[in-house]
Amino acid sequence: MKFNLTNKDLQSKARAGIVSTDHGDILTPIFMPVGTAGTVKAVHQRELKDDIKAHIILGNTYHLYLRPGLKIIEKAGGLHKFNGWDKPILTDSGGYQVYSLSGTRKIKEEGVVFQSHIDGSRHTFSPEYVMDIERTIGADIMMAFDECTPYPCEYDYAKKSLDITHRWLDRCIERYKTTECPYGYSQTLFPIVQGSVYKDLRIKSAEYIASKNMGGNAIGGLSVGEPAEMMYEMTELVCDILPADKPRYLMGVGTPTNILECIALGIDMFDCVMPTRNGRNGMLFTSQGIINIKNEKWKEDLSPIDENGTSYVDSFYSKAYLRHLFSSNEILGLQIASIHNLAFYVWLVGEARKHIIEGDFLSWKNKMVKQVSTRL
RNA sequence: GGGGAGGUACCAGAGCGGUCAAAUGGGGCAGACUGUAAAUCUGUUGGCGCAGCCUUCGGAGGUUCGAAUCCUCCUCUCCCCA
Repeated sequence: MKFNLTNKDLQSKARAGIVSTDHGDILTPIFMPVGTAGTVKAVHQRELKDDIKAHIILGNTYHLYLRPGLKIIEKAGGLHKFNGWDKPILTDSGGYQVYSLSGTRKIKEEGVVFQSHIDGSRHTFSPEYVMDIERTIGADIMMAFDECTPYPCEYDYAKKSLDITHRWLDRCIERYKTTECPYGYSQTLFPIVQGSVYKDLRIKSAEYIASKNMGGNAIGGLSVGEPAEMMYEMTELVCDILPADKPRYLMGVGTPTNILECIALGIDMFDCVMPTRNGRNGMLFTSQGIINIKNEKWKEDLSPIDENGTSYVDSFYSKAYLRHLFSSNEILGLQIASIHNLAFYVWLVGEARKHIIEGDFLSWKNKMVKQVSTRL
């Protein structure tokens, strides 16, 4: 994997670049749709590629390991072959599940003992094992195994957690360096900065991660319930420390506003379940603002879903029709909302990139933040 | 014509003398959702001058300190027999 930083905004810390992988290029800033179980929920690969124009999608180590399991993925020749996505894939390590499934796991120095949310069976994820799993899944970008701390989080716990995440990182790197992709292309490991909302911990972590000199770096443990201002503060602090010549990935963020603000702070890559999950729950993000398509006000509105939208569903279907689909619990509604939202997210970061290159990013961003956060 | 069952909030349906403005489900309305245990979850659903009051359980009258609940008549619906 290579990163070519092509443009720097003069009025903010925003940048544009190209991440090159063996499965193709990723133009940054980029939004990466989340495909936890090897599928971006409710969206076909063809729509993902041709309509939404996603450059890269996510998969999840924990979920794929439990189901369908490594055997079948290996037999298929990796996740790309298994799900038919021949562009780049990034796998989250399961560190987020250490946080979200906290009721069914135990953290030890060796690793994390999990209980499967599916059948209750016990499994152990060590940093080494997670690297092996991610090798088998075959993602172009593999995430280090970390602990995503909750919010709020006591300083002492955050510090302890950070230290273990760092020790796990060393073990991840060691395993990463002594193994290779079973399918013949290259895979890159991204370490993850933690430290909750504590400046000194974030600085310490960012410096540690920077010193590892990996192909790209991630910021985790944010957007877990802390105020947005706190998230921006931590993001900026960390971005200023992480090397400029490596892509920076802010994990799990966020709303369109969050993304625009964090691009301005120097983030290159984002992922979030919001466009898909909230879409399935009736929330549409548009350049003019946020729509809850289930609301009665759209009942007789036969105008297009999004007049300015780039996806074919935006002009092909009306708001009233989409509302009808949601009211009737029709599966197509989930598909349309997911396609629309993903296309909007990808369009939004693409526009950001365009304005960074053209040099008027900041004014465009400020105008856009107001628009996209409006409630329609 | 004879016999029986029943009419409860938007719908279905519990309640059968006071703790009932009325369970529960559906529907309606609104909100939440940030490296996905989510086609999920939460709230609300008679009115108002809202810690209280007013009007509601087919209609009218009655019994009672007190009625959606008991009695009388009326009315409508459904089922069985002829």
